[in-house]
Amino acid sequence: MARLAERRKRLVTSMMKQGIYEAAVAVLTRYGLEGTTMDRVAEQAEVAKGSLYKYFQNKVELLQFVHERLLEPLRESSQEILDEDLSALPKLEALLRHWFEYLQEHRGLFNFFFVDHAVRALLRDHDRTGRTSAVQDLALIIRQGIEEGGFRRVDVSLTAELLFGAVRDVCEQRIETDAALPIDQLIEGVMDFFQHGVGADE
Amino acid sequence: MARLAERRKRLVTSMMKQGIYEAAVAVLTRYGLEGTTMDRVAEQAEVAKGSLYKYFQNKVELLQFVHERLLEPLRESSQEILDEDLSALPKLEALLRHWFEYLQEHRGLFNFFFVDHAVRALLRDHDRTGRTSAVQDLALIIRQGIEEGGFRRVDVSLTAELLFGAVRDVCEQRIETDAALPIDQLIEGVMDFFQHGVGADE
Amino acid sequence: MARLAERRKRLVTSMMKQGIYEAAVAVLTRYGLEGTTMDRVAEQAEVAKGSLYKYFQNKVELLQFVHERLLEPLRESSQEILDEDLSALPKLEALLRHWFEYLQEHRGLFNFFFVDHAVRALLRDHDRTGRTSAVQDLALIIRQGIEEGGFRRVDVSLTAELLFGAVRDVCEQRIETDAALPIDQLIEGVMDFFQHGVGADE
Amino acid sequence: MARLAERRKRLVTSMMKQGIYEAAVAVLTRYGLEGTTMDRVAEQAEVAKGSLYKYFQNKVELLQFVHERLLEPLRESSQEILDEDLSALPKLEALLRHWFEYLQEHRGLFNFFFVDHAVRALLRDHDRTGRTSAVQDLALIIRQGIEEGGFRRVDVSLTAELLFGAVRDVCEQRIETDAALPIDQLIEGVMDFFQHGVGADE
DNA sequence: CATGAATGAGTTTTCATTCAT
DNA sequence: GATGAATGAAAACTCATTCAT
Repeated sequence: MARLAERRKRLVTSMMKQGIYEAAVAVLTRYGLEGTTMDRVAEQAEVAKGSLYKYFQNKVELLQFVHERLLEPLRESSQEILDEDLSALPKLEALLRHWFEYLQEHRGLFNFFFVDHAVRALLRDHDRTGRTSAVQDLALIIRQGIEEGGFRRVDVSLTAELLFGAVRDVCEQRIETDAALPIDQLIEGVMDFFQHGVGADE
Repeated sequence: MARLAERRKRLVTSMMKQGIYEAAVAVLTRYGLEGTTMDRVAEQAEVAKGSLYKYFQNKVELLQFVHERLLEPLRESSQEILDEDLSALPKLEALLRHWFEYLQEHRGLFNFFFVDHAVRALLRDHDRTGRTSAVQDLALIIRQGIEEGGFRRVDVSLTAELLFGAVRDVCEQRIETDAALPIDQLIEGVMDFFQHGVGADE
Repeated sequence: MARLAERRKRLVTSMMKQGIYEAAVAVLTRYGLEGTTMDRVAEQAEVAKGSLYKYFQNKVELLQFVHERLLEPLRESSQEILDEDLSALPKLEALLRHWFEYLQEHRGLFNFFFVDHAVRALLRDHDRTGRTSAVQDLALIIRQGIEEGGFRRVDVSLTAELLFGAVRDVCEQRIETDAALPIDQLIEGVMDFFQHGVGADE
Repeated sequence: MARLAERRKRLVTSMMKQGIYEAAVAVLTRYGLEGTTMDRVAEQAEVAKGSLYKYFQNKVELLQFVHERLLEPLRESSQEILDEDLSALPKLEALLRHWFEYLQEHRGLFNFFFVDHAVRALLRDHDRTGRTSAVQDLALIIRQGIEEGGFRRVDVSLTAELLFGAVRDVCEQRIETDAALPIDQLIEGVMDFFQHGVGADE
């Protein structure tokens, strides 16, 4: 019986957190980080402000949770791509395409969680931010490419970092300027650069 | 005499602005953008709060000034490098080295003005932000490289953007983690990636 | 049960508003419009400053509320007098008497809401200010008087305006100088002037 | 010699005061009472802010001076009309016409000095405000009318007060609404009301 | 346990007045 | 005497957090 109550309680907690998460995402998307107040989140979640503090100790913790849960699906689907039986190059292309599409969809939030320094400062102590996770994914592919012999023996982590920066930057660019460069073209350009660099080889 | 008074006045104004600039830099470095209040800046500058508003109409204008002044010398010296009579590759290397060194020196502020989305939003209407300026510098070099025949005929602006992102990212990385990778090695890695990409020469 | 909570909540809200209203009235009376700060109102109401903003979006809205609530009863009772089955002259006399007595009671506030230009500017968009409402009441009576044949065919709105001005002025006078002229005598004088003017007719 | 210096000094003082007066009038007209800061007055007067405090102890004193000087010419010309050899009725008409025209010209200031309670509070201790002076002028004419036999034996000061209120009100009305009623028609209406009231001649 | 009213420190900005030069 | 930079109290408004019900 206590079991049952326990289970019910946990279920409620989890549903509440989900509701608050969705509300927070909506508010963040609409008002930006500065405009995201506990009041607005509570109202959007149709929950008393005080209740937010039942589920999250404070605002930072709430944001950390949002951050985590927002990236979870991206991480999972990225993992699936990583696990696919592809050679490095097409795998990378698939990953990039996936990212661009995901960001396209969540453009409102991208800034806060990938780019925004204020958020990063806020979440500093947080384990694996989307960023490090993403860089590691890239590193994995690069390492795979080297092992397969398709890639040169570059410094893996530096290269992953560089690639991530390059990609993030064009994402940013796209979002800030509502730029029109279609995804296909973008990917082609990135892949080309990544593969051959700029040098007019031999 | 009026001349003299005039001159003295301008000198004082400029010194005050400099003092406020330095105070703002200190506060930004220490407390971040969120924590940078006019009160703190005034206190740090050892000036009355009201005086800030004598020299800057409002907070945004003050931040714009800091932004401007911070990047001015970087822009100027970058220009000098661009003007040198070098072929594209060594020119790029010189530019990167210069940037890395400058950022090393001003690490505390770099985040706010290159990375932070809130700041970029704040300064969006500002003419040439550091970013576009930097991207344009890179584009110039790439174009030069193509003309010289050393580079392939890549999409110049996309490539410049990618390169900038890559570089910015490792800077960020360096700053946030106090990473130790020495500048020489970093530059070598970046140049290598930029020139040849990752693909194994076939 | 929800009903009860709802009801209680509304009651509390209404009591808070009333409390804030009274505090605002006290502060306005004591310090004048210029001296009426949200801080003072909060302190007088023995409420946190922030709470004022729970009940009123901003200072203007608070003042509008005070204005409204102050004139509401006057408007209602004026309406009752207008609806009475009296001929124009006694009706006017009754109305004036009512006004004088009401103002006697609320002397401290009268200035801000009838006379003060700054307030009028502040409340300009407000629907029926006390002023236009009053002028319209007078116009109604004058029109009635003309229809009954007791009044000449004067320009109704101009005359209403003139009468209002005349009355307002003596009210002001009474309040500013704590003048002693008893209400009966005042009304007699006003009515006499209004009816016959100054001319030694025929 | 001391004499001469003395005289020169007084002359300068008087010219400075005049300049400040004109600047203050300009600022008041343009920005309203709220927007009239010492900074703006100083700038308009092309005088250092500190200098204002050489000629006027504080802002209130400055405003009192402006008030005084603004009404001086109106008072003087009113006096001339009062002194003319006219019977009461045409004299009153001439006076009203004069007032309307003067106000038309200085409409921007009218509010502050005739209507605005804040100003009146500010200037409360000031001797003869425009208002009392004007009421007294009207009282004089009414008294004259009674003596000439053209007016009934009304309560002089009350009637003067009523008339002033009526007139002031339509002035206000005119200014606030930029109402179009031409002066001639306005005067005719006021004179008619003043002479005969509203009652139908029996 | 949920609620949401209440809190009050903290933010940007203004401006009358002073005082060193 | 003239100047205007410097001052700092005071204003409106916000919002994370608490706690009585």
